[in-house]
Amino acid sequence: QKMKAIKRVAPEAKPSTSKRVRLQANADVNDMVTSALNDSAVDVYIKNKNSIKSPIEYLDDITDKIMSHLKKYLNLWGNIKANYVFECTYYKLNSSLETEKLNGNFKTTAESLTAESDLEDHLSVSSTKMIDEMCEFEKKGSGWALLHIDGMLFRVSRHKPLKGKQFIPLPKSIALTRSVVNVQNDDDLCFKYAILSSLLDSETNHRHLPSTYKNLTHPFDFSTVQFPTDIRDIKKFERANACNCNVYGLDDKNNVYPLKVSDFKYDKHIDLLYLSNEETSHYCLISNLSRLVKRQISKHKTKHIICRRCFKTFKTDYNYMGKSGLKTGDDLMREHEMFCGLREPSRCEFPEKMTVEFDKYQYATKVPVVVYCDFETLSTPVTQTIQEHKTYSVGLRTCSSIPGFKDETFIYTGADTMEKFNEYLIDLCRKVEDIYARNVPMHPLTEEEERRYKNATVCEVCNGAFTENNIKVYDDLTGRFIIIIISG
DNA sequence: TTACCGGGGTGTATAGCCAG
DNA sequence: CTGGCTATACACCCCGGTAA
Repeated sequence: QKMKAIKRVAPEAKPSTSKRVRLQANADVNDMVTSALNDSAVDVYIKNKNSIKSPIEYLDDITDKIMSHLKKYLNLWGNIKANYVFECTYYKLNSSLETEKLNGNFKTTAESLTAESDLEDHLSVSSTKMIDEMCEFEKKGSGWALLHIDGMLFRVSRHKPLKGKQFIPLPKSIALTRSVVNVQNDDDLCFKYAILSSLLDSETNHRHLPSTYKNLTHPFDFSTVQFPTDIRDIKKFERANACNCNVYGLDDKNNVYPLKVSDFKYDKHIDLLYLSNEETSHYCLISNLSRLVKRQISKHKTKHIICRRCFKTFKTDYNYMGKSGLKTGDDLMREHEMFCGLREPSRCEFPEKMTVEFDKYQYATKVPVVVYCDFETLSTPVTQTIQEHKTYSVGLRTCSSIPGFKDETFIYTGADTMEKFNEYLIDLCRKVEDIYARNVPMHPLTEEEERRYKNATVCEVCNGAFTENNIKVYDDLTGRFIIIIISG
């Protein structure tokens, strides 16, 4: 059978434009460096100048070089993100003995690094990831063999992690919604103030002044977060305090969008607003998400319940009379959260037929002749990744319920195993063909069989009720009565 | 630290419009 | 007549400023 055609690089195809440019760069010059985005991102291409053949050896060879680049950009930018693309070319011979080529690119996802990061560990993990990816490709890639290693594309970009620090006034339109508590701190503790302000109700005077929180006793454990607080640390805070903590941001039109949304794991819930400007950034408490978000999603003046994950809204006074009875907005939101909060986005589709049942009744009766085979092979390597399996032995067992058919075991070992196996099988087929050619008329039913036939109320195969067409089935090789079934 | 209040939004009650 | 929607009026909420 022909395999489904797979789109491949034609024999004469060249690598993609960007890769070609990289490869044509002067080999004697140092690594090729291109920068983009106002010098906040840099591509470094380290060509395989010495034509090293082994991937592990090559990655080892360039470690020092990458390390020096990493250090350079860490010094320059403080925080960076780095990822790698390991570029190789693969080849294989097609049926007309032409060489086909394929670009193999093995990438890592961008990892953020700081001055404190263990760079050696980062590099060794990244190398392992790429080698793993490569092995995975070679395992699946049916016949592609590594032709050469082209080089390593190494991407560094400046990374400014989101950290909340000092007071920023709310934009006017947001302040007017009276839905955000914005503590006017002059230290780095805004995350702490924002969380603490959730303990105080609107009756409390001056929720916006840090002094209010000076002697406040509270149940929160802040040991897991640092100040200023990185948005990624909030997960740790959630775990330590059994409390969901969502963070929302503002876009340039002061519309609210989710920055970090948790999965509603805990009963307690705190929503924070993250503000930022050129100098600093700041967390505030959202005291009323509905007030804050409503204006951007509906002009309707009634109170809304808003899904914290996707901003889907339901009117509080909504009364929907469905088949299962009256549903309010609260009911609809609870139903919505079951799908939105606990699962990845998904859509449920039910089959038209709501039951699953066995309907291949033709497979429910015994097959007259069965052959079981087992081969033993020797594998000889063709390339590093491809082996040829040469059959040297076969074991074969025939089983049959036909009277007079002798069950056999056939074992053969030798270089011509496949030929012998084929001869045996063809011979067996002829024998079976002769048997199948028989057509023995049905024997008269025995007394017991007659009773069974008359008393039958359901099909003996599918348990279905009989129509007018219930029929007796008999084995035409022996003439024996087997079973009563519904016709068709 | 406490008390008070301005201001401008949200939320609610009610009435009216309109299509089916 | 009903349900869905809008308009209007007004009560209420609550941040944030001021002042004692």
